[in-house]
Amino acid sequence: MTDSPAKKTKSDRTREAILEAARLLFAQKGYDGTTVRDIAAAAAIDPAMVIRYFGGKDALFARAADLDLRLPDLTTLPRHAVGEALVRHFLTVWEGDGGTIGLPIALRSAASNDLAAARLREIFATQVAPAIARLAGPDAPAVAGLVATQILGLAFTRYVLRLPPVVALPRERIVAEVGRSIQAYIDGARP
Amino acid sequence: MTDSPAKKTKSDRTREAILEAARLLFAQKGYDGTTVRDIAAAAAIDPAMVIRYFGGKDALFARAADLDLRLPDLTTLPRHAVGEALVRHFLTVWEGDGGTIGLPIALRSAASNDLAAARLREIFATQVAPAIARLAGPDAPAVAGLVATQILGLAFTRYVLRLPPVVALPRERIVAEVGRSIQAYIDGARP
DNA sequence: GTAAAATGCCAACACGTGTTGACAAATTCA
DNA sequence: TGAATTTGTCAACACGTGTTGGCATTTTAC
Repeated sequence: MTDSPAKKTKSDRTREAILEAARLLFAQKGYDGTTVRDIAAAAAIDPAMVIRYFGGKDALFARAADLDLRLPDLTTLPRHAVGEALVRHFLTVWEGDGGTIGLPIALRSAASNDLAAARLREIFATQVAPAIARLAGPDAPAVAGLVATQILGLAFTRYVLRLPPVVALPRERIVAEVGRSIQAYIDGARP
Repeated sequence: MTDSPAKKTKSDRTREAILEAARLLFAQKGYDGTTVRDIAAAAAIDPAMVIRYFGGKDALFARAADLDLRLPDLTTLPRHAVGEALVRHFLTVWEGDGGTIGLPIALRSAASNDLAAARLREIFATQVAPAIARLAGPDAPAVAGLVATQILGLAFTRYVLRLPPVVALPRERIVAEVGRSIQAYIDGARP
């Protein structure tokens, strides 16, 4: 049913509409702040359809927040450029409207919803930690944690809290300065 | 009524009990996740009392989240030690159970509640930004923003998201590594 | 001791939530 | 065309929310 990209039945179209509306609203208002009725209204259909197509709000969120950070293979880069590359990558993913807007979704919701928090931890464990592990040696978990500290902090202040001076920061400056911090965390593991 | 510390009328005692329970629950569950009934139960009184004593949930939150970061005067420290001092200060404030548990409250709530977000931005503007401004010159807002990026990210991953490797990080290592990053942000403004 | 004020509990309200079932409209298939 | 299946709408349920007013109980003051 889901793996026939050529045929677009009517139901698939509204299913996509629901998912898209859900992603947008979850990202804007968080899990608890988003109601099924809001999603239905944004998708221009009945609230009942949201439940019928996805089984419930929880299941819909799980589907909407099933995000892929698309982390590049860090070992192919020159070691001294990993920090900046990481920051540049995340800024691109977050700011690209076409791609996945997933991280802000999870970030916003994780603060007050245990399900979302668990999902974010899982994303970190399965995507960020392994990528760092390849170049940080035995101390990788701590390094990955420090990196997460800075990356999530940037995402939070810029996209969730929308702290004015952070929003105003030009992209290249963020890449340079935050990149240097992350580089320091990574280098610290292999002095 | 409020400025007679000697006399502790019965009502003042329960008023304090409500406020204390509210602070704890807001910090644990966020604004939206905390119900008036929960607070009342924790304070061992009736939900109606919460409204009667504080006028409503919003007003109670405003009172509970009225936090003071107690930032030290950064100009009295040797310039190269400001980064570590800042991190050490925040860790002490956050981990000290006796003091204000305010920042995690605001952090958790700010993600999904506009009122809490505005309050956090205000705290940043009135407390963090001026402290940085004294030693960062004309570029102070950007520097303060970068610092906030790292500090709030640390608070978020360690106390809200509870990312295991960050929770496991020993205090002194956080002071050293995160302190170095913050120091770099501050030094970057005055090369 | 008695009147008055405070402190507190109970039941209920109006509302918004996720979710469900019955029924109409549209689409598909023969 | 006619029957069957899908797609959608409507109304309603059961529940949890913040909030309110009325009444019992305790404390205070004379």
